[in-house]
Formats: sequence, structure tokens, C-alpha cells
Amino acid sequence: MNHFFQDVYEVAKMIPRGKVTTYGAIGRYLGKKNGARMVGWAMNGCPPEIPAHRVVNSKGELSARENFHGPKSMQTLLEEEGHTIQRHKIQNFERVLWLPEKELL
DNA sequence: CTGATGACGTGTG
DNA sequence: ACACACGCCATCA
Repeated sequence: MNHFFQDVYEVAKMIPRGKVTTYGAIGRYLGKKNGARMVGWAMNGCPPEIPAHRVVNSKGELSARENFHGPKSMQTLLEEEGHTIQRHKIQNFERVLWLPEKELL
């Protein structure tokens, strides 16, 4: 695995329960201007240890719900963590948003 | 090597 | 608010 994958996984594992982050945030944290695509693509091969359901796009939409393979749907997992989802979008998105470059610094 | 693709983001109309 | 185009960068055909 490349260094990039490792970094993405490291950050993804650091996401606190009940919080979510965006692909762009991780991309910027890794130094990419817009590595969002790479982050999403990296998550494509993410092991089950990675809470990929906590990673959404900048709009707070569950863009990964189609690609997320799991026993429970992405929405269910997020709702069990205390989030509110409506029409595949996280409500109070800004309230639960967790930015690595700001929080983790 | 060139072109297409992708779990995206930002700018513009 | 919505639609579209372009950028970004790694992988695959």
C-alpha cells in the first residue's frame, strides 16, 4: 500500500464516534489541494476497521452508500451513532463535522 | 504513453 | 438553489 492509503486510513480511524468528516478535509490534511477523489478511491479498498460511513462529501450527503458494503446500511450505522439522516443527507451536518486539520492539527 | 474513470470540490451562470 | 465545466491525482485498459 502507498503512503497515501495509510494516511487516509489513519485519519479515518481517528474520527470520533458521533462525528463525520469529508473527503476534501482529509485530502487537504494530506497536503493535496483536492485529493477528495483519491481519498474516496482509497476508501474503496478500505478494510472493515475503517469507519467509512463517517466520511461523506462536502454537502453532507451519503455519496458512498452505494459503494459501502456492510451488514447494515450506511444510514443505519450513522443513525446508531446519533446522527440524523434525511434523504441521504446528514442533518446538522456542520454541527457534527470533524476536521482533522483543525481538530487534530 | 494516452485516455478514461472515480465513495469529490470549487467556481460560474 | 440547480446545472455544468474544470481541476486534481492515482489506477487501469
